[in-house]
Amino acid sequence: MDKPAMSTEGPTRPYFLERSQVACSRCALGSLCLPRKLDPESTRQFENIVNKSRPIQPGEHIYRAGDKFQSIAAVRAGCFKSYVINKSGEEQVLGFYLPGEIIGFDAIHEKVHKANVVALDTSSICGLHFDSVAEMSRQLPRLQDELFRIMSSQISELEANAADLSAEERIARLLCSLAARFASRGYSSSEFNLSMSRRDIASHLRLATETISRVLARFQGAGIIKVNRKKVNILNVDKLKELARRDTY
Amino acid sequence: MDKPAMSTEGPTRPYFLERSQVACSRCALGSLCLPRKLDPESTRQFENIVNKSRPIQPGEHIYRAGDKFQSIAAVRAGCFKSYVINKSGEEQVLGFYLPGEIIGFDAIHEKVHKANVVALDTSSICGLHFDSVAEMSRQLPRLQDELFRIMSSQISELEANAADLSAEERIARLLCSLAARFASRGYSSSEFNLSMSRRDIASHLRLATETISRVLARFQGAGIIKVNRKKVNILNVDKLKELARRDTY
DNA sequence: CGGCAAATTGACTCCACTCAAAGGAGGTGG
DNA sequence: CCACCTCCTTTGAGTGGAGTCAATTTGCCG
Repeated sequence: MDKPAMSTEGPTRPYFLERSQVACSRCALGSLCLPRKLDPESTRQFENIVNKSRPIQPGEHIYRAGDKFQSIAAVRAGCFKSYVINKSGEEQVLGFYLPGEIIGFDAIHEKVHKANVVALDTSSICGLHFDSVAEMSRQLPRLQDELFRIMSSQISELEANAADLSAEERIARLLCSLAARFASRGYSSSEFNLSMSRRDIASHLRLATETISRVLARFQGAGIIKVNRKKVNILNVDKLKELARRDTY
Repeated sequence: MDKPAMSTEGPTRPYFLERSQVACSRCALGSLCLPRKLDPESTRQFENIVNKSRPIQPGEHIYRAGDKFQSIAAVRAGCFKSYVINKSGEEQVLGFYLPGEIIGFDAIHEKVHKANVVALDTSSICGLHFDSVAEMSRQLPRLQDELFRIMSSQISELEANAADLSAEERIARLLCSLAARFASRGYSSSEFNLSMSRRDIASHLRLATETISRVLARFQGAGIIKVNRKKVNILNVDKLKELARRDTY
């Protein structure tokens, strides 16, 4: 596979600011994030349990495997990856997280983080003490629904990724997934930046770094995308979707 | 990969009996199933929303991809597999479910089942109307905890299965997983039956059927297991765990 | 400018897949 | 009760897609 990787170490500064005036109601992610279904009054209530972080630098970790689990995190800006280190010392990337997505649901059951989570860009998060969220969700059915909904979609997504796909299919899928996620966040779905390295992509998709390069080159040769380093242009979405499709019925 | 597979079709009989006297409190799965953390009074309350099924025959489906989602199912006895059909018409097995395990969490978010779920042995289930469970869990914090816990562990498990493993590692892992799950159900962890076919195992592990045969033969040759058709004996657990291990830290 | 990591490209290898065939095991009907 | 059929499993032989190894190019940052 590949050798270990970057990991800005060193003593950690606290991430969270003094209880500042978060305002989910005025957050650009309103329609994507956890409180999206809440009415204004419930949203105000919800804001009381949200901890806004300072900016987090690329390479800075917000969770380490083994850390005690207390909070889930909503990405407010930037991009994160989660990963574990396997017995050969290699990094295995589990997933990427964009603004509005929630990190940490895999840690609830053992009350311990199993994965490391690191910023890939300058980012920020909202920390949510899980017990408080759970408790509040007992009073706010729509919040509870949302929690179940998000966890369910993570399960469903992970199941879909378990499929046995070729390198081209997997890469096409990732590009489609990112395009769709950027689109729903109001960004261009046809031109975007890959915050993650080729190695990260490779590890996430269970491929070799070289294979990512080669397949992206092949896609470019076929006129499906244009790629230059981190910048990706999708020239032929239909073709890309075609390559990524796995109809199930 | 492999050609499609068995699938007892035909008109479906209803699965659930007239509201019968379920008694979670006296169920052998008490300590494994959803209500395991509830006190006696709450358990009684919980029993009111449980629908016990008639026996379900091997090959009989309890969910079909596309079905409207209303209920999750707790396996009471037997064994199930969930699967989808991909664009090549091949079956992709997503998972196996043993008694006490809960099926259907991947369907909450879209309110539609994405996977087919079929009995591999003569089995039975308890149907749980999801909205009722969710509502009740707002009154019973321990039930809500349990729901979050189970979903979280499914996420965590799926993430672990995303790792890039060799055929031997994957098969060793599955055997270890089954052994552990049988053990926690009070069965022997060193001798058990594989309810699923080699093809099912292959599909689940993203391997060819022949590879399953070959690796099992290799494990047997190495004195790690003894396998005869569906019957598996684990002779050297430590070696098997060694093969399966993926330390993460 | 120099040093280094990321990305790309090429040559070769190998693990798991495919194709093919032969044994079981279980079920059905005469 | 046996013949027959079908599906599952096993085993062998050969192939191929992605990995490995290695060298080069590119971009970035001090």
